[in-house]
Amino acid sequence: MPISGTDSCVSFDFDTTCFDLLTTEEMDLVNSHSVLVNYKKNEMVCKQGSFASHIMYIEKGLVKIYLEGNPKDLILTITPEKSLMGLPAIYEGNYTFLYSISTYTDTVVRLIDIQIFKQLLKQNPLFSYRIINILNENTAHSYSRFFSLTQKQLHGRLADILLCLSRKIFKSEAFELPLSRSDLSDLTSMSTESVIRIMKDFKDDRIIDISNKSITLLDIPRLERISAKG
Amino acid sequence: MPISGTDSCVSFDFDTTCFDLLTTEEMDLVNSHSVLVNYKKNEMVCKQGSFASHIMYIEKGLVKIYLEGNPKDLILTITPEKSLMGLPAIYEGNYTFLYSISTYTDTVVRLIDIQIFKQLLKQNPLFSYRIINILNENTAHSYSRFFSLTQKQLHGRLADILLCLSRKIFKSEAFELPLSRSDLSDLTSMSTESVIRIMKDFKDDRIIDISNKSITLLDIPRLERISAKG
DNA sequence: ATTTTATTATGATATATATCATGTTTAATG
DNA sequence: CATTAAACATGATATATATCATAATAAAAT
Repeated sequence: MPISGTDSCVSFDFDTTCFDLLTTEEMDLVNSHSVLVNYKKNEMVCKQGSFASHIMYIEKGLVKIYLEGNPKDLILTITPEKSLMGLPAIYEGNYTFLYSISTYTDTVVRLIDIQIFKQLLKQNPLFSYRIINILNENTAHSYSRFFSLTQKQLHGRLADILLCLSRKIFKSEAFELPLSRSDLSDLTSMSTESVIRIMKDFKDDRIIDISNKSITLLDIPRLERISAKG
Repeated sequence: MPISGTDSCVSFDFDTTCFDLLTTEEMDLVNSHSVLVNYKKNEMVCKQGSFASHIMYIEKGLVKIYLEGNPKDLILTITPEKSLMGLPAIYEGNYTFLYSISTYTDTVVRLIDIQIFKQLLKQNPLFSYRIINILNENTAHSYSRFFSLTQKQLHGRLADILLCLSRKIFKSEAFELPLSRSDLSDLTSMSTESVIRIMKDFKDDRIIDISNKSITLLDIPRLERISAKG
């Protein structure tokens, strides 16, 4: 799949520090127009199609951002802390969330009034410019996943996801996976049974090791080849 | 496929008038740092992975924006005139085009120096805000296509594309299609043969009429049902 | 602890869709 | 205008992947 330098990944590198570009007064404005909310594991943070009154910033935790479908959802990204979510709701003429978000672990989210956020964008061009950067990073990520899910077959898609979880979310070759096989299937657009079967294939081939919820990537170059081959 | 209010569409409504937000001096700056280039039919306007020295604005014509794959490309959008392209290249740390663009008809493109464009973003927050709107509209569009291609099967995907071409690009139930069946296959992520077969199915069922390159949508409600059913 | 429920697992079967082969029509080219 | 190439068309076959059925675990709840 020779698409120059794109390996599909569920999350991104970009250090979402945009608030450092605000003045003290602007930061005060954010603080006075935002609330911190604690979500438990498996709670919904926002619902696709509902009114978007706020932008969300994950202070702590892990969530999935997904499109609701019947019978299956499509997970767009797994998002760790220090990330902004709900930015696409900033669109004049559409005040609703494009996607749903729910938590994998206990999560702390800062909800920022969308009107204040818009005001900051309109008055602080450097802040605005940073947000454009973040949006573009998300777009790049989204396109590469789009490509992965539509052009690669099962093994390639699962390899992509495993590599990404390891690199971007858990930053280690071994990690405890809070996602179920069903989540992995929503992430790779395949059936849950296929996820299970391919995980077993990878295990039998000594590419990964699985015991319960622990996953270890044993042969990353091989996973990369599977990803590249499709 | 009950995804609230999303029918996948290849192009967008948003009237890409962002230049009206520039001052006379800023507009002069754009004019003095941009060039008009004429492209013939089937010419490449930009190449995925190459250095992005400019933002593109289609003054006239019709193009496809696509990710290159082997053996098949993935067309992200069909884009008509008065549209900005190449915005995702505005990302610090990545100065390359995310996608390739090529023309379907003779096309006039304004190439705007990306440094100037960035400068305008950094100095004119309303301009910047408008660009954020455009990016978000693109994202919404991209997600709904993402959903269509990963969750629906062939008939639903093709119905989506036909409805969109009619509504957004040609703004008529009857139109001359400059895209080949192979383009439709890159747009729907299916084989060319499948496109041909399903077009025939639709024709046999009196849902559409085809003669050579002319397409007429005869039964739009039925197409919508096919789209919704997946 | 014991029942209930969700998750993981695995084999058998069905099916959507791609691939291959081959022919026909349309468009491009010398 | 003839020739070549490209696009369209259609049937036969292959295959990737989903679906269904049925267990075995593991987790949650009473």
